[in-house]
Amino acid sequence: MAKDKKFVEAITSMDEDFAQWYTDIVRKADLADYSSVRGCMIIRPYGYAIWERIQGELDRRFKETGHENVYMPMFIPESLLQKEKDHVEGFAPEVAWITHGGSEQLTERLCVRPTSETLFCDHYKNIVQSYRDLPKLYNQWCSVVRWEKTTRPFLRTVEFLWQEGHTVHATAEEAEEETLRMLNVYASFCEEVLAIPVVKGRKTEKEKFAGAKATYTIESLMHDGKALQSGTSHNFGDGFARAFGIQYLDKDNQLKYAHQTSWGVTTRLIGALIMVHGDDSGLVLPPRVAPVQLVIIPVQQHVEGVLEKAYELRERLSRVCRVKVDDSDRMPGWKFSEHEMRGIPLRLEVGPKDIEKNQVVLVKRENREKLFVSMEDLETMIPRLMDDIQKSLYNKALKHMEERTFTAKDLDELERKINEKQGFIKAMWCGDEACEDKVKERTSATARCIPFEQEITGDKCLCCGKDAKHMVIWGRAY
RNA sequence: CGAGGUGUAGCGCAGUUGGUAGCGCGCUUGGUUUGGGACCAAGAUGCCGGGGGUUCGAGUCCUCUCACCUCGACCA
Repeated sequence: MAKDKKFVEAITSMDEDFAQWYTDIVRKADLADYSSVRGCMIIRPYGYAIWERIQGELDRRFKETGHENVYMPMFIPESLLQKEKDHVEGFAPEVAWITHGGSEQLTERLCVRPTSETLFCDHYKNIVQSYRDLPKLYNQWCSVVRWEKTTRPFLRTVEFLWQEGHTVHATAEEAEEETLRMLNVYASFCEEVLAIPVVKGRKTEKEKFAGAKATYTIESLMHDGKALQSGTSHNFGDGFARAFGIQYLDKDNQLKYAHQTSWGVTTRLIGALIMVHGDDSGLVLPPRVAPVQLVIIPVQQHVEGVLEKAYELRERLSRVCRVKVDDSDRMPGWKFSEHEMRGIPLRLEVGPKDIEKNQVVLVKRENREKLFVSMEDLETMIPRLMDDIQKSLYNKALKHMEERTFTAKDLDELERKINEKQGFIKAMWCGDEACEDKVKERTSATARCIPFEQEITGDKCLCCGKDAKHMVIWGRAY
């Protein structure tokens, strides 16, 4: 990480205390603040701007793959929530209940949605009659509530923002295709926009979503070697359709159950951005997700012509990037630190000396590399630099993930390696949940996923020694 | 839900044996400054988390309570 001398002591070093480092960034980069509601945070303008970037990029990809946005109620009648047995069992412990409307007790309790499968199903039941009605490809942007006991800004809060896609299809094949298509949308979004490499795979039975036939996941690795589930896509088969009676008349005049999927990502992705790219000076944002890509810092801004030049550059460069001028009356050094904490990819310094030489100073956030660039070259230079930074951040993260991916042939080795250095551990598994439990008990690592790209590292289960069925990535997770 | 910790100015903290509240940062005003968190001067800011007690007197002692943080068990 940044060996450069630390200019400001506002953020705890990540080697000293990773959790504190994380919290410091959340607050110093103005992403979020604590609220007066337990476990709920206030997403501040800068944090919300990042979410809007994420929303914009994802929403475009959803539309490109044929999805439409809708909005469902925030409340679910208790009877509706209970229709699918596994689903309600999975969520019951963490739902918030509304018992009163005004001063009157409700005849039926309402739950504040922890997820909206049941609402979508209830609606699909009404609008799906014929194979001609299928598929239905809906998505909604909303917040959901899960009464979590332990919370952390962005990573786990009682209320959080997300999108949930819910689709209905005629056949099992189409549903499976959709499930994987959306997982791939998430994966390419994470890699291309957030510059976060991911491992794609399937969740084990134990880890899959309550009520799903199969859950697919993208897992990413944080700087401290802990895993973060960054997005999931579920294939429900016809389980919900049977519970809710979603049937359609097919071409062959047979009444058939529909097949469904759901998929979601949350504001947790902002936590991932912090923990994958951040350093001891603060947040580091990949240009494609940064609300501000270039900040112009006038130096000696009281000198005639300096501010004017800064505004002129803003005008010119706003055509090639998202740009801001910091013309507050802070010291330049203060501004440097401030915008580094906020992770702005590129800084442009312009002062009397530069104007005289018809140049500016560009400084890359990721490594503080300094470039002296002629005024004329900025329009061509800046977009190129953005691309370079984007790639460089991805490559750094990928290298880190590779360096922190180990293999283990048995439980002892897994335990030893994970205690030595946290990361992804590849190990063979027989498929038995008892072995999965034992791994967790011994090492507190869980099965992150069964990667699509299976790399056979042995033929025996790491735990029981019986014949192995899958290679699993294990890790301690957020 | 278990274990630990913290609540005093916007933030971080100090506050002795119980005697009526202080420091740093930030904030305001004026001036000098400006290429890595400038300096000087003058200011403003407190239901000491909340309730109840002990006491002539409580930030301080007792008691109850609430909130938040961190780490574990459960989860995106």
